Amino acid sequence: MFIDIFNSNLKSDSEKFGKGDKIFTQGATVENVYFVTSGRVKLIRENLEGNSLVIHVAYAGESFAEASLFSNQYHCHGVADCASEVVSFNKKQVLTFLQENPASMMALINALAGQIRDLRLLSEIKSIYSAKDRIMAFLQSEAKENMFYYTYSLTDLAHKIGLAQETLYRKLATLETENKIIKQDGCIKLIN
Amino acid sequence: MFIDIFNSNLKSDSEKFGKGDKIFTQGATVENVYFVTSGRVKLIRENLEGNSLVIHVAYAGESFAEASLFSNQYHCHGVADCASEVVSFNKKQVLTFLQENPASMMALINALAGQIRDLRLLSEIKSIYSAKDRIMAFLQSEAKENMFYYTYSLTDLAHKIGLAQETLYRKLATLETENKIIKQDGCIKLIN
DNA sequence: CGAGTCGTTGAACGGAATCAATCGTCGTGG
DNA sequence: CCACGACGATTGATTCCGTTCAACGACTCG
Repeated sequence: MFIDIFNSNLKSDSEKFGKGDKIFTQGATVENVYFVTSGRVKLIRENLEGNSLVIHVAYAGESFAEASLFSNQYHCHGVADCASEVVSFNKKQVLTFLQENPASMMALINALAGQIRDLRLLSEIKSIYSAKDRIMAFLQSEAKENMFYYTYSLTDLAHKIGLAQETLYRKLATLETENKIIKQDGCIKLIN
Repeated sequence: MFIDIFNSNLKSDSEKFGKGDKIFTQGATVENVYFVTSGRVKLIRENLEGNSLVIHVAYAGESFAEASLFSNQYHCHGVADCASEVVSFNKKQVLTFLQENPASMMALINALAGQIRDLRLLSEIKSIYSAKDRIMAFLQSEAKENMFYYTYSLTDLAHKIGLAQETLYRKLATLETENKIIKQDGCIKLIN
C-alpha cells in the first residue's frame, strides 16, 4: 500500500493464516483492504464454468485488494499460499481518510501510477520468448547498481516472470558459466 | 486517462505523428501527459548498454506517460508505432486541476486501480504457456455476454497476449473447428 | 500503381515445459 | 530426539508445441 495509511491512526488488524486459508471470498461484500507482512497471498478468480485463474500473487510488503476500494464485492478469492500474516484496514475508514487528506490522495495516485509502470514493464518482459533473454531483461530492470536482491524464493521468481522453476535454475546456471551473472546468497550480481 | 480531464477546461493539443516519430525522449523534462486518439504508441526504455526494451504499447483510447505525472523526467521514449494522433495535456495544469478537485482525484484513483486490476490479470494470463489456453483465458476475461469485440487488429491482439501472430491465427482456427468460438467481423463469439 | 500491412497457411527447428529423481534444510509432532 | 513431510534447489531425459522463416492473396493508402 503506501505509507500514509500506516502512519495514520486508522484501526488495523493483524491476522495469521495457514496455507489454503481463505482471507476473503469472491462475491463477498468488501470490508477491508489488506497488506501482506509475511508469506504469500494468491488472488484467484473463479469463472462460471468453475475454472479458476490466478490473477495476482502478493508477496510480503505488498498490498492487495486495493482495487476493491471502489467496488462493493470482491471479484476474486484471497487465499494464503503458505503460512502468512496479513494486516487489514477498513475500507470505509481508508476512503474517508483519503477524502480528508488530499496530500495522501496524491501520494496514493503516485503509488498507483508506479505500480502501473512496473506492471506494464513486467508484462512486456513476459512477452520475451527466450528464457535467457527474459531473465536478463528482468534482472536488468530490477537491479540497482548491477545487484539484484531478492527476498522471495527463486521458485517464486520463476513464477513471477512466467517460467518453470527448472528453466530458471538452468538458465541462471548457463548465465553464470557465460560470465553474465554471479549468483550469491539472496542476490544476483550482473556483470558488465 | 479519465473523463474528468476531458470535461475540464484544461488546454489540450492534438498532434499527428508518422511511424517512428518521437513524441518525447527518455531523460527529457516532463511537460505533458498524453492520450492516443488513433494509432499506436510504443514506450521504449533504453538502458546503458543501448539495448532497448518495449515497456508498453498504448492503443487508441488509452493514455500514456501518466506515470510521469510525478517524475521530472521521462523514463522512456514515446514513439509512434504507426500513423497516430495524440492529445497532450500540460502536466502542471493536470496536477493543479486534480488538487482542486478531490472528486476527480478519487475518480482517477478508481481508474488507476482498475488499470492495475486489468494489468495483473493480463500478466497472469501471459503466464499460461499453452497458446490455446492463453487465448481462451483472455477471451473469457474480456468477453461481455460471450462476445469479444476488438477494435485493434488481431496482430495487435497477438502481441498483447504475448503470442506470435501466426500462432494466434492458427489457434483461433483450431478453436473454431472445435466449436469453442465463432469468428465474426471484428468480434469473436464464445460458445458455451 | 507500388509499398505496406493484415490475414492466412506450410514446414522445420529449437527450446521450454514436463516428468522424474536427488539432496539439504527446516519445522512439526509423536 | 528422531522420523517424517514439505519445500527449495538442482540436474537429466524426453516430448511437444510455439517461434521463425517463408510465401501468398487481399486490401488500403498515398
